[in-house]
Parts: sequence; structure tokens; C-alpha cells
Amino acid sequence: MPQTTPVGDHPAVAHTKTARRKQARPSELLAAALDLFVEKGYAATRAEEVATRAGVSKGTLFLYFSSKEDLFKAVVRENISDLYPEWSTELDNFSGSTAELLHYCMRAWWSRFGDTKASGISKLIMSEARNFPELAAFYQQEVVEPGRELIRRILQRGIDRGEFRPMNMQYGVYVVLAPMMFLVMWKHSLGACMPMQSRIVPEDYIQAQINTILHGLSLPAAPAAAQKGHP
Amino acid sequence: MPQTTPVGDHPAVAHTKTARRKQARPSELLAAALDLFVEKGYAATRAEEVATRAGVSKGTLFLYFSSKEDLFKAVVRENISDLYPEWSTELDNFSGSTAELLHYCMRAWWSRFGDTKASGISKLIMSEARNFPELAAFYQQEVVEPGRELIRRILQRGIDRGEFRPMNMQYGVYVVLAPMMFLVMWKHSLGACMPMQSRIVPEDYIQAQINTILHGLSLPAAPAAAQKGHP
Amino acid sequence: MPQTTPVGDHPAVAHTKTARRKQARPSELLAAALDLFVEKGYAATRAEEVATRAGVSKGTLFLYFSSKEDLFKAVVRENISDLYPEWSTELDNFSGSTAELLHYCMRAWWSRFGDTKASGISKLIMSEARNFPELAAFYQQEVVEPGRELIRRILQRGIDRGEFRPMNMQYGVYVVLAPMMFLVMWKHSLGACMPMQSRIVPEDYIQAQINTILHGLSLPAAPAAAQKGHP
Amino acid sequence: MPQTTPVGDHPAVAHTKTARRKQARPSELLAAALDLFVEKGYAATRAEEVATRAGVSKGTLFLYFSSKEDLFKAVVRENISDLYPEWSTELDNFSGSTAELLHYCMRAWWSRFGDTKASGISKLIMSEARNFPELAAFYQQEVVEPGRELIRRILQRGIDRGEFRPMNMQYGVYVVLAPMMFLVMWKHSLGACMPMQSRIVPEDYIQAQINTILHGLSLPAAPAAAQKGHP
DNA sequence: CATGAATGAGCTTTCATTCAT
DNA sequence: GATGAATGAAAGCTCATTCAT
Repeated sequence: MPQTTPVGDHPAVAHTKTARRKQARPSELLAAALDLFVEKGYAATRAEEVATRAGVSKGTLFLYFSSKEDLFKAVVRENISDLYPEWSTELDNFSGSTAELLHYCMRAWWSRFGDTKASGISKLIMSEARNFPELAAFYQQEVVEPGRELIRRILQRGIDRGEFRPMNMQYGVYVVLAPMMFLVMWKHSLGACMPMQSRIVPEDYIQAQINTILHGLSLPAAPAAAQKGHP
Repeated sequence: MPQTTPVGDHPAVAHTKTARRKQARPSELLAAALDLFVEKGYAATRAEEVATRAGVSKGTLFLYFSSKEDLFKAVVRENISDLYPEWSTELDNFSGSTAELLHYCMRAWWSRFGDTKASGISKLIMSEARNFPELAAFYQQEVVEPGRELIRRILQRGIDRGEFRPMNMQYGVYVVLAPMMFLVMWKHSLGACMPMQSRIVPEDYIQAQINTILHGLSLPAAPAAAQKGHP
Repeated sequence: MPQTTPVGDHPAVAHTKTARRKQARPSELLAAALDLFVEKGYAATRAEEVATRAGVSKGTLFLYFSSKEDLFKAVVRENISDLYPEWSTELDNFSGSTAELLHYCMRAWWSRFGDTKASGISKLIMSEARNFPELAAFYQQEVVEPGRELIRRILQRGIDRGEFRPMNMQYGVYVVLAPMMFLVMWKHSLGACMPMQSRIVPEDYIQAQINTILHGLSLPAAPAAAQKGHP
Repeated sequence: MPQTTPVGDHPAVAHTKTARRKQARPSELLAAALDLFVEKGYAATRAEEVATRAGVSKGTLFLYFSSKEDLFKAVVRENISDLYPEWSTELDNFSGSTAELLHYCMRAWWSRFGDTKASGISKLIMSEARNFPELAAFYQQEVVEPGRELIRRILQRGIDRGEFRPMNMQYGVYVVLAPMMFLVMWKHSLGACMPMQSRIVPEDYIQAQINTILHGLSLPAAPAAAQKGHP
């Protein structure tokens, strides 16, 4: 391959104005849709408003997404599902203790997802799952199951390495999942209504949760004295 | 205990059947609305269905509540019952270990609240907080804050009695609160859409959470091994 | 029953203005719908226009008919299906020859149906059956089958009384049906485009058809001479 | 027979492939449009589907036809082929009885026209006549009138040869025309929606019609019995 | 007070048509 | 010429809200 072809940041770089616009459309629409879905919920978001915010007409939206549901699914894939491969790789490559891994993951999860508009989608699903069972099923399959699988792998790693006690995985997963999901729900609902001074600082919240998840709240029982005697 | 109760706990007692019905109307409407809002959410609940379920006509609903929004607010306000005095007394009188107290409270909370229509209100508020910030603030003040105070008392009891390690109370509270709220949210959203066999069994979920909250997931560190008779 | 109750032309005469309107609505809507369906076809008739022509708003139409399809079915029932019981009775009570009966029926069919706006519905169905299979099935069941049954009864009467030759009923029915349906189709399509002098005069058309149906176009063959030698 | 044909039967012959394609475009479009209009009717045919089936883009369609209506008219005009000269010759050369001629013509008409895509055009025109009166008039003049003339000639032949009884020609023609047109309409509408077992078998249908057209449904009157050897 | 008939703005989706490239 | 991205007017249907009775 002589004369190195210039590196296009997209396959087949768009040369004309319309072509460039055409390439940009889907992500412009997805961005607008994410904003509005998070802001107003699924049912209350009007297709036309998404289009308008993306700077196109109502009809154009349906040129790229065959229905509102399809648009929503694309938003989920773009903003959530796509994060999983990276997580999976990191899990495989992590070399520290599982306690460290868990800590790392929870903080990374917050910065890459929870602290992001994307987390509004999770809140949306929890809010509207009942009314849109198809969306719920899709989310369950596309997001929840893979997410639980990742957590399961972390816990299994801990058990396999003799770091964690054996446990019922089904519920062990929720020990990690529940506090994280609560944080997201809280942020997108009541969290916004709390007086400033009592707001949750996510990093501190996560720290507290992980401490507990690892060691519990209890003080070591009687034999703890033995520990104190060690160097 | 006859006669002791004052003739009417409401001003203007209802003497005739029709008069009593008139008085009952709003609460019949509120009851129907509660059911439907919890079942379908705010947007998906139709005014006419509320009226029908309450046994009145659509027009009558708007005689008592000026709008759907007004009805919703009334439902929420009406149903944020004050369970706290009872909890508070029980806390004071409990004589077992704090671990036992915590366990007891979490299971009681589930049976008295989580497993009840009332938990639907919490889900509703989390879902609609963005659209009804005053309601969220109201709920925050009337329910969340007192609830956090109760948990704080439990934790403090544990610390004071040397059962729990010292901790930052602000976040310690969420260690207990988050898993419980997650359970409620899950039950009213994705949980309702999952295949039966993968559903959460609340009792098992709570058991797993409390185990972790008390002891963490980690195995006792190296010296602990010594306790078990190792060299 | 003393004091004869005045004979209301509707059950439960409407006393108030709104009640009277409410009673009239369905038939006003059906009349408007019949007009428009016949004039423009099924697909091209807009629900709102039906409502407007009936003097109500779009929403009101859907108060009485749950969908456009439902409206159409009601139009069919009101204008076509409802005619069958009368036909059936007349068939049973007719006392003349079957040739006379057939003649009578064809002319009556024209005056009661073919010459009426209702016949436009038959044309509509033939035009749009392909695109609305549900409507086609409904019409087939509600109109075509009962209609074929009536014709079958006439022909069977003729055979049973020794007036008609035995025949394959399945196709015998079309001998009567086809010319009548053609007349209706023609009237609602090309018939309107013919120069005046060559327009079909339905009565003459029917006369010619019935002559043929009864006796054919052929002159009696050779033995006809025998006939000529009678009286 | 090389060279004999003039170099091009169209002005401006297409010499290159692209030029030839350009010339072919309109007819490719017309062919695709014919298929779709026949299959789905005017309203239900989408411009884009026509273009796609013709292998061009939506925009190109509108380059050749200024509107869907324009396209429709072109399709109809293009496909009203003139089969009459052939029929006319056959009529002149037929040597059998007129009953045989009629039978032959009806069956030939079915195989050459009714059973062909061309009959879809007739159905289309009957269906859309109201919306396109000029087309209807055009069809009336180009197809219907000549067709009626042919039938008239057959009937007249029968009368002239003493085979058919004298009749009013104007309506006699419809005796032949109506059943055939009905068959075509039926095939393209309700016939397509019926369960297989109750479908019309065209050959049987035609047989039954011709029997009736020639001899009627009635049994020969009383004297006819004498012929059969009865007392 | 209570009713329920009536309204009409609003929603998602379709598709003939235009026009910059 | 040819393309296909973009448009926007409809269409069927819903439902909170009004108001004459």
C-alpha cells in the first residue's frame, strides 16, 4: 500500500455537503433523542421535537429510524450496550485484587455511565417499563443481562481467588447492582430536590458502599482481638 | 370505647346517605386514582378510567379536582402515610443485638411497606419527580428525611453498643436504604416484566443484602485463618 | 295498559335537546359516511370529513364508532344487510311462478338497492377489496353469502316446481348475480361517462337479462315447428 | 430480413447503451407501474415502489412523469391495446354455428384477455373512473364501444342466420358483456379474498353462462314434453 | 350537584413531491 | 440527466377538559 491513503475519521469520507449531513444525521438525531428521552421520558417525548432539536423535519427522523421505538433502541445501543465490550476487556486484563477491581469498576461505572446523560435512560426504563413491555424486554436483554453477567464475573473471580466467600450468585449480583442503580435513580429524581448540604456526593457514596460490600458494617467479633495482636 | 370519640372527626358530619356519599366521593376517587396511578403511571392513567372505577362520571371527577395534575398531587399527598411513630417505638423497645434489629426492620419494612400498595407511591414519586418537583420536595421532607433518621438511629445504636464500626452516617444510611429502595423500584418496573423463574424473591434478596451489610463479601483476612486452627 | 302511551318512533323518546341529538348522531354519521364512501371510496374518505358533514367534530365520530373500519361495517349493515330479512319473507310468501318471482326480485332489487346510494358500497368493495381484506371478508360474509343464498333459494324453487332445469347451483347463482352486479358497477363507473343516448336504462336492461336468463337467446331448434303447429 | 427495416422506428435511435437505457426508462417505469397499479390499485401504489421496481430512483420517476396522476394516465393509455383487428378477422372467417362462435369467443376472450394482466387495466378503470373521468371516457371510446360492436356483430349473425331470436341489440350486447366483465371484476377483487374451494373456476363459469345465454334456465314449456315421447 | 356528549389539540407515521448536488 | 435527502401536509385515533342540561 504505497501512497498512504489519508486516514478518514469515517469510512468513505463525505465530500459533498449533503453527504456530510447525511452521515451526521443519525448521531445528531440520537443526541437529540437522548436529551429529550432523559429530560421528559419516553411517552412524553414527541418525535417532532426530537427532529426539531436535531435541526430536521419530522419526516426526516423516520428516514433514519423506522419508529419511535426503533429510535429509542438505537439510543440504548449507542449509549449503553456499546460500553460493554470495553468493560469485558478490562475485566479480563485486570491484575490487582478483586477488591481493587470492584472498587475500580464502581468508580469507573460512575464516571463513564452514571455521571452521564446515558444514566437517564436507566431511570426512564425503571419509570416506564410497565407501560412499554417491549422496551423493557429489550433493555432487560440488551443491558440488564449483560450487566449482571459482568458483575457475576467479578464476584466469581473473587471466589475463585479465595478473596470472597462463596455465595448465591443470583443475589450476590444485586449486592453490587442495587446501590449503583439506586444512585442513578436518586440522581434523576429526588436527588435533584434535596437541599444542597444533604446531597449525595457520588464518590463518597460509592466509597461507603464498597467498604460495606467488602467488609460489612460489623466490627470483627471477639477473635478480632487476635488481629490486634498481630504486627 | 363508645362515646369517647368525638361525634365527628371531620367538621360537618354526613347525616344522610347522599350527604355521606358526597363526602365519600373524593376519597373514592382518590382510591381509584391511587390504584391506577400505581398500576399504570401518571401519563398512562386516563381520567375517565379513574372516574369509572370510582363509580362516577368523567365530569364529576373534574368537579372535585380541577385537573389530572391536581388529582395526582392529591393522591400522593393523601397516601404518604406516617408509619414513623410505630417504627420509632419499636426501635426504642428492641432489646436484641443491632444486627438482629436491622434484620428485623428490613423484613418488617418489606411486609409493611414494600409488599404493599404504598410502595407504589414511592415508585410513582421517583418516576415523576422531574415533572412534579413540589411533590418530590414534599415527599423528601415528609418521608425520606424521617426515614433516614430512623436508619441513622439504628446505625448509631450499633456503634454506641460497639457492634458496628464507626462510619460516616450520611452515607451509612444509604447502605441500608439503597438496597431496599432498589427492591421496590425493581418490583414495580422491570421485575414485573421478567420471566417468573428469574424474579427476585424478596426474602432471599433481603437475606443476601443483610449478610453483606453486616459482614461484607470478603473472607476474613489471613490472620482469621489462624483462628480456624491453622499454624 | 290503559292511557295508551304515545307511540314514539324511537324507543325512549328524547326529551332534552342533547338527548335528541345523541339519538340522531349515529344515523347522521352513517348517512354522511355513506355519502362519502360512495363518493370517494374507502381509503380516500377521511374520518374528519365524515364528522364535519354530519355536523360534529372529529372526536365525536369516534364516540360512536370505534374506528373507520367499524364505521364502514355499520354503513354496510344499515344499508345492505338489513334488507335481507324482508327479501327472505317475500320469497317465502310469493305465490306466482318462479319466472315471475325472479322478474319481480330483479326489479325490486334495482329499486330498493341498485338505484340507491347503497349500491355504491358494492362498487366500493369491488374496487378496494384487495387493499382491505378484512372489509372484503366482512362483506363476503355479511352480504355476498346471504345474497347468494337468496338466489339459490329462488333457483331451487324453480327446480323443485319443475319450472327450471336442474343445474349446478354454484354457477347458476352467478347467472343471476353477475348481470345485476355488472349493472351496479357500470352505473358507478363508466356508466357516468357514456353519451346520453347510449346510457343503460336499468328497467330495459333488466328486462333483457331476465328474458335471456329464462329463455336464452336461441330460437327453439327444429322441433320448434311442432310448437308452431299447436292450437 | 436484414436491413429492410428502417434504421429506427423511433426518431433519434439509441446508439449507445446509456442512450438506449434512457429511452427505455419510461417504458420500464410504465411496466413497473402497470404491475403495481393492477396489484394494489391507484391509491395504494407508492411512487417509490414503482421507481424501485423499475430500477431507478424516486426522483427519476418525477423526471418523466410530472405526478402520480400523470403516471397513472400514461399507464392506462399505454396498455389499452387494440386487440380488435384480430377478433374482427376471426369473426368474419368463422364458419360454424353462431352458438359455437359465441362459445368460442367467450373462451378465447378469457384466455387472451381476462386471464391476463390486461384485464387488470379494466378493473382499474372501473375502480377509478370516478376519479379520472377523462380516462374513463377514453376507455369507453377506445375499448368499450369497439367491444360492443363486436358482440353486436355476433348477435346479428345469429339473427341473420335464423339461429337467434330478434332482440333489442342495445341490451342484447350486455347479455354477453355483463357476465364477462363481472368475471374480471370478481377475479380482481372479492375473488382474490375467497377461500380456495369456493373460488370461481372460470371455465365452468363461462360454460354455465353460455348455456343460459343460449337456452335460458327454463325447461321447455309443456309441448316440449311431447317431443320427448311423453303422452 | 352530577352527568356524559362534545370538543379539538396532539400524537405517530406515511408519502408525493422538490431540489441541491 | 439522475439522485436521494429532505420536506410537510395529511391521516387515524386519543383523551383531558368543558358545559348545557
